[in-house]
Amino acid sequence: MKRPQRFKRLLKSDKTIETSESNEYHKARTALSSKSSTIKPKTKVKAQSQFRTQFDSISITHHLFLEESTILPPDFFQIDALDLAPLLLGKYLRRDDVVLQITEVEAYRPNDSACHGRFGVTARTAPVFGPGGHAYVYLCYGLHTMLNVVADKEGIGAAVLIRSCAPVSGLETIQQRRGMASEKPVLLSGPGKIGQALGISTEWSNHPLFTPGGLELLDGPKPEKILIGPRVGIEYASPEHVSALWRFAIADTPWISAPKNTLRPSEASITDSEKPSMEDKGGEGKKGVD
DNA sequence: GAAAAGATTAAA
DNA sequence: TTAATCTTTTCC
Repeated sequence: MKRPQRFKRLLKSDKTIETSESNEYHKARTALSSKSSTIKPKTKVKAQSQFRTQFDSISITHHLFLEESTILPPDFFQIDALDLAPLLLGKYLRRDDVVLQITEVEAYRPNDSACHGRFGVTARTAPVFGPGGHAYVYLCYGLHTMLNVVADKEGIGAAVLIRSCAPVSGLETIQQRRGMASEKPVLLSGPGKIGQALGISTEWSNHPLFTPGGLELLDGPKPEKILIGPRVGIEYASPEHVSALWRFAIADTPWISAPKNTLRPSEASITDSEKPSMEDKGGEGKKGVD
């Protein structure tokens, strides 16, 4: 079969990435082994081949979307964060040679006791109250840069936290920024890891995601099934917001952060939340079941 | 001006 | 289970 020229080029570059990845991987592995011998080379090689298999199986889909390089327009973001959050699943984040596919998100909204906007407009949270489509980046625990996508119209404090992604391209750069040679979900599952992999700092806060250059948000395939559950790490919030099911994830991917046991298929979860008669008053899954 | 807390991560 | 690490926000 004949493929368009652009598609050929992409395949070629993909192959180049994989080849150089193999070399770089060997170098990285050698360097890492000299520093610490905690991980056995045998394990690494196995993991590498697993990733390559997965990468190949999904690359066609990625190429079809990335070939068009469709940057999502500003209008796409001018909606409630609760509606925007699941729409971001499957979309791509791109910076330079690094492309990540969004696999897990959380919605933060107006009148939400867990939202950074709860204290009003401040120097840090000003972007949250701006028009949708910009980044909101903040430092967490003095260590981690967290990437959010600002939602809704100007004046409304709402955003969507990017919690996890799957690698699409630029694996070497991702591994270098993360400081690890892994290609398993530990590489990108967790909000702090996304900021690190994209190499962004708080200076990127308020950066527009709908203009070419810098950090971009591109259209991507809509996931077939999604999971929903309560948000992570917000125990300080009011009970209604702690239990709100505003966390969303792609159902059939390993690229999801912990805890995973609080996520349920969306249909079942919605049904449960609408049935107070069931014993879910205290918030199920709060304590680790696994 | 001081103090507490945090949308977390990696290692023990 | 716990240390790391520093900005933001609040309180006196």
